[in-house]
Amino acid sequence: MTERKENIINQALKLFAENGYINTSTNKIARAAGVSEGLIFRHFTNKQGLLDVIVEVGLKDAESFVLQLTKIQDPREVLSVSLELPKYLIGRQREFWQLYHSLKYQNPEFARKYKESDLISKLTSVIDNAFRELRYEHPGEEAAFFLLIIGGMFSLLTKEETGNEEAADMLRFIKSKYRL
Amino acid sequence: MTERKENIINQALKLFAENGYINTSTNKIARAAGVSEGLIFRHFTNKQGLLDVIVEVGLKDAESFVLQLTKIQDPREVLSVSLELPKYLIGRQREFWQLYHSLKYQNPEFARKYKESDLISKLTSVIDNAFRELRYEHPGEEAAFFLLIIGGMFSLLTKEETGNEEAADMLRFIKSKYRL
DNA sequence: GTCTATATCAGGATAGAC
DNA sequence: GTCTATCCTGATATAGAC
Repeated sequence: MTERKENIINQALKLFAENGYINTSTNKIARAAGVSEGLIFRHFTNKQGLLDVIVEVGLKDAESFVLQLTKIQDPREVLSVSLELPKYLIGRQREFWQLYHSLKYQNPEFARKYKESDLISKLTSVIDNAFRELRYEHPGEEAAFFLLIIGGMFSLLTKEETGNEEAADMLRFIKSKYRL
Repeated sequence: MTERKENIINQALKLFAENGYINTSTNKIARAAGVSEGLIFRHFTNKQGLLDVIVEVGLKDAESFVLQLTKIQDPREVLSVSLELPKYLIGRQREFWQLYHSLKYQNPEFARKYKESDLISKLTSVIDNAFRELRYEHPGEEAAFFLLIIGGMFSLLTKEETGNEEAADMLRFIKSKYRL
């Protein structure tokens, strides 16, 4: 991967996240990356191709996190770490996750295209297992509820501003609720 | 409000929700509404003006729901009805709420413009009060958490497909968790 | 209130040279 | 791999007639 190519990806991600995918012209991207517009098309075929690369790279992070999760033995620890997922991911790539969620809301096809569901179902089963080991009465439902909470944490954190502190408080509160 | 004007609003809402605001041209709207393109601009000045009207109308529904909420005495009932808010609103205007959330994610300014925060803070205080009356130890944090849950229900319901049934199960589960 | 026609403009994409 | 120049399309918005 040449430096210029990488530059295009980084600048595009930044602009897509700030202003939205559609609102960001290839022209703007080229200027931000200090590169000619044509080069974008050489490397990525079209604007969509550029987005595809960005998303694939970004999702790898989440995949590796979930993979780590499967290696944890203690069920309490599994739940506790799961709750940290939004904070962890957004801490590393806030821009990407903002972009990701906005696109997902906009276009239902989107999540399917990048096989997000595989990731979710793996995460769900790990959490389900944890509740099962902890002898919760309705582990399946608990897991679904837990995922809803994780999703909520994501929203909280994505909404910058006061979101960060608010989320930290929330995290503490949830952990105490579950005795983690 | 003339019939044609109303038609423009309805068709625009439908198309905006389906394909996104930016992806929907005034041309498409005009054709869908069986109306000339110029008429849109006569009535709404520009495309943004059309969106403004749609959002203002749509939000009134949520406002009136929250207003009803303030009139309920029994705190358990307050919580229970609050949880129904997503289902109620989306049941009445699924398209609108899909549009609303996608725009909100896309553009942080968006929610501010239409004073969504007023609505949220009113809802929060009602819920906070309920937990206070129920003698919960940390009513403020409980209320914030409860709002996170409500937000999660919204996401669940917005994602059509199997979302509906899943959400019904979730609702039942949450209510039993809170003994409502 | 409504339509038709059209001006204007910007974005995505391509061609060809280096 | 990279740049410059350029084409083409489609979208917003306006003007003027009815």
